Amino acid sequence: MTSQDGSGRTRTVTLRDVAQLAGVSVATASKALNGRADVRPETRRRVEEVAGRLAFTPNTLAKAMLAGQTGTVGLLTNDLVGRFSLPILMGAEDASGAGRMSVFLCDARGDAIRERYHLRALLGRRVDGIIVVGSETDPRPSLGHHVPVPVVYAYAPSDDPTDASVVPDNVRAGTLAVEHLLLTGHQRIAHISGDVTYAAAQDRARGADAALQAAGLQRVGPVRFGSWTESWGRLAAGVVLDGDPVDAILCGSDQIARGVLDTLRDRGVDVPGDVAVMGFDNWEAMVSGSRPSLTTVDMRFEAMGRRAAELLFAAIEGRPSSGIEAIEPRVVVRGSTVAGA
Amino acid sequence: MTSQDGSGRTRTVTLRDVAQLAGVSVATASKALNGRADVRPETRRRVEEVAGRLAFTPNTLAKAMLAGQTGTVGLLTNDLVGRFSLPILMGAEDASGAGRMSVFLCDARGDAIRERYHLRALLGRRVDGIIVVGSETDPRPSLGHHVPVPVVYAYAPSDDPTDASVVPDNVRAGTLAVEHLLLTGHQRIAHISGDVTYAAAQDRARGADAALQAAGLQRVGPVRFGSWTESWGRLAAGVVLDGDPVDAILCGSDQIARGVLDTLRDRGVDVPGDVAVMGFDNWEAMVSGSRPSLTTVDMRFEAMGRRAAELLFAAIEGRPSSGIEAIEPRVVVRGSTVAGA
DNA sequence: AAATCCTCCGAAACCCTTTTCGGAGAACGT
DNA sequence: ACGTTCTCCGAAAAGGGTTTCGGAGGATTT
Repeated sequence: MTSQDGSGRTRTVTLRDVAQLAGVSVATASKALNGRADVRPETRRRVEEVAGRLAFTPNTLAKAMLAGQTGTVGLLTNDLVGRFSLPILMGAEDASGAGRMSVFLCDARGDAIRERYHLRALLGRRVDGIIVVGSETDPRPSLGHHVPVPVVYAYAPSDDPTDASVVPDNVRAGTLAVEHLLLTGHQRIAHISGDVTYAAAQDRARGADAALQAAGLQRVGPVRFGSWTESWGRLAAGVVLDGDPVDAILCGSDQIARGVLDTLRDRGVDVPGDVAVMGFDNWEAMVSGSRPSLTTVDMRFEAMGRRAAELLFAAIEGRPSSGIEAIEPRVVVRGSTVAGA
Repeated sequence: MTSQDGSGRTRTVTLRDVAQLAGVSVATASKALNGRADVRPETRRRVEEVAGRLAFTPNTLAKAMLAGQTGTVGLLTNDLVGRFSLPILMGAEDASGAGRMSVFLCDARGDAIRERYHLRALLGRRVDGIIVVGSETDPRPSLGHHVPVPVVYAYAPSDDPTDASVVPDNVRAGTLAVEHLLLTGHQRIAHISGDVTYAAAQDRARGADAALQAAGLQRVGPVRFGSWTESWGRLAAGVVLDGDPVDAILCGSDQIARGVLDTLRDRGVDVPGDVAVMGFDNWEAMVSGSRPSLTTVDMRFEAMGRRAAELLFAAIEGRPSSGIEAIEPRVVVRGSTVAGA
């Protein structure tokens, strides 16, 4: 990749260096290394040998300028700390890695100014496409249609329906949760959720109620909105236990469920014997450490990231899509709904 | 950024387009937009107007080819799921964002083959430097000195002492933890830790023992190594309580501490009245949800990432460094060591 | 021996921007 | 009226690779 010159400084090895040392022109060297025809086998071997010896690494930038494609995508996230962005990012990186794509990561921290700044930087670097990751499931403002490359929104959908978005299906998740509770023999179900202003909280509750209704049942008590914390779970669980009897508590998140489990334990309520408990998110650190381990609904963030990347690549190749695509969640059964699981 | 041509396809706007429309040469257009002298104010305004109207975004790649600097750095991580990489990444992105740097993110998933592949991709894209983030604090193999750009290792140091590494100071963290426990009036301290094969576990224990010795005290019982899980914390806490009396339990991680708190609660032991508890990592979800909230040692990962980026930028500018630099941790006091805190 | 074909290689253009250098024209001094 | 000094602008090269096209030379055919 580099070689020493007289001054002791290192300089990058270019195709010209390889060609010169192999005694051929740059054109021939290029053809030899790229496996094109019209090169005598013996010449090709010599060029390859020299390239290997100098550790020649072709300058992708130069190639990109010719091709008009850089083989890079931008990942514009708004919540690097959250546990949503990361799996999405992994999925995207995953799908990208397969075909020689590299990922530019930018964190706008929820600031529109910073987002615009990063957008300009990405466009200046001529990314082939952009994935925008939101921090909530509520719709977010579109980047607009003046962006010269395809854009796919993940987690938070764009407010422009002609954009392509990939989101978790929170309604379906609520339905799946209740269906699992019904299947495991629970009928008197209470619901403790998080911040009432979050679309995720509303959607999950809607899906849950729909499933109850379909079974001819009704939720026990109101949906108890609060915050996405353990302490809210502990508090609200006390309220629920003091009300009408229940045999299951559906919780808006794994964190809330942890708190609920704590209170049930304090009160000597057996889980899942007396009351079953479910969460959402399948947050490893939360579900595996609890007593008992927590049944939950996995929103499949990595699958979401992968899907977003797939849609982006398709759009880059001229097959754009639009509208909101929801990822099917899945129930992960553990000990808080099925004894011994 | 793009304009329509007859066929309906969009094409990227180049400086040539701007120049043509403004009725000047590309050279003049470049000078006008970059604020160079030798351009009549009126001409400059005209060029700027056209550039704005066409949403011209200069091609950073072309600029980079001239300058020999791309303004990009590679972030080669091995643990995207872990909670170490992410804050480090944020810190690095933070420090980078200040100066117009962009970050290439690659996840090698701990696989040497994938790491080499990503390294080639980064070098092909002519990054100005690379930060390598490990998943454990144990030393990792150096990328070697044939890499033509500066490299800084974060979290996991390089096994080559001439490389530059930034790591958490686990020994110091152990010392700080014990000093805090001593200061808050605890003298009979047991230690429950994680996987015995981790350098982090060993270092923290060493630092803790050193602080005890300095105070003329001794640890109560052996260091109880196990795994970095809540369940191990619950189990080991029982063992500790059944042994010699203690007034504090130092835990190798916040997760272990959560488990310990559970067992203490089950047994009716008051925290921090009867026994104080401390963890390591300051993992938000763990420390804030527990009862009581958990005093812990923050390893300051974001600061580590920032520092790594600073060292990298210094090296890029010709001021390289070498050796291992440790980040000073800090104690975060909460209710598990000081009542009501 | 001349014409034809095939094989292999090199010159040059291209991508987009920056920078240097020189030139055209105007304003100025004498 | 002529030389000198500015001011402003454009031509050209550079950066590293790919691709097209044409040319040189050898082998084959007539």
